[in-house]
Amino acid sequence: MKLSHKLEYACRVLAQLGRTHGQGKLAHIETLASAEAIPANYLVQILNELRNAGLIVSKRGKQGGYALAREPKRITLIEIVEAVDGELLERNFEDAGHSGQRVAEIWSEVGECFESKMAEYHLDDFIVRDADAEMYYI
Amino acid sequence: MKLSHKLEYACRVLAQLGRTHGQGKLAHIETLASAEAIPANYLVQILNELRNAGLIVSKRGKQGGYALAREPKRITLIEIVEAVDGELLERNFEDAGHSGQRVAEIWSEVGECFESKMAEYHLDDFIVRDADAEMYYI
DNA sequence: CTTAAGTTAGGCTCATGACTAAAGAAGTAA
DNA sequence: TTACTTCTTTAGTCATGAGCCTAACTTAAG
Repeated sequence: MKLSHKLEYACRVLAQLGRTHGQGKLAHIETLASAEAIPANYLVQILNELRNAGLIVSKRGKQGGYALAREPKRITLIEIVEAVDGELLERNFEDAGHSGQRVAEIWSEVGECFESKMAEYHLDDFIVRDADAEMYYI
Repeated sequence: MKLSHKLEYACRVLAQLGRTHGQGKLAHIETLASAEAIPANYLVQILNELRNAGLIVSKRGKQGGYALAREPKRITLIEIVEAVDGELLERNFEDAGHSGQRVAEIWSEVGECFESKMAEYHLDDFIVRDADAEMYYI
């Protein structure tokens, strides 16, 4: 039940990408890694998963880099979680034993509540905007 | 982010204990293990943690066994989770990188929401009462 | 064609979860 | 006291995954 570093890193790097979204710029892995204090070698894998999930886009070669695939408003927290950690509250409870079914039902309710809460948050909420920068784009 | 078997087992065994609560009976490990389809050797550890958390009481020797320490109404889901899995949504996020603080804040909010939801459920909700049995005690 | 990027695959180490096993302690009854 | 029953405690195994690293490969710009 603990949140993984991977998830934390994903949130941070997406927040970072969100800051410059709309400027047509692409961010490099090294830049992102140092800005958010994430091991670059690990970040590679995370960015891969985020791309496979359709949250970010990438371009190779010189002038390559990463950018958000959509506006930060359009990316929910639950999408981020599912992109890097698979199912949210994995309710893999067996329907075994005398109370198995009932227990599974209750946890299912809890999971749904959790999911709907996550769906309320968007990447927008994570973005730290510097006081001076990019006000034109807001 | 997945729920552990240990947590599932804990819910089930507590539900089972809840069924006979108030009758002054003590349940044996073997009985509980077979009723809820839990490996007995593993259940031993779980019952230990539940006892250390003050959710159940135990008695050794002949006529020994386990029972709830309180009424099922008085045991919240969050207590169960904390007893076997430590902190609920472990928010061990570092305040590192450009967006670290903001990300940690948001997840803190999510965690609090989750906790309050858990506090709404009680062991009562988990108990499966057979149609014929123990109606006098309800 | 050279260089700067991203892409992919693999491997390593450590921590944890799930479970098994067994010796030890405490209560009960003969 | 002795034996038996039941919980108690601790140790150990095995598989899995997180986190991180290395290296070879592919694409694109100039």
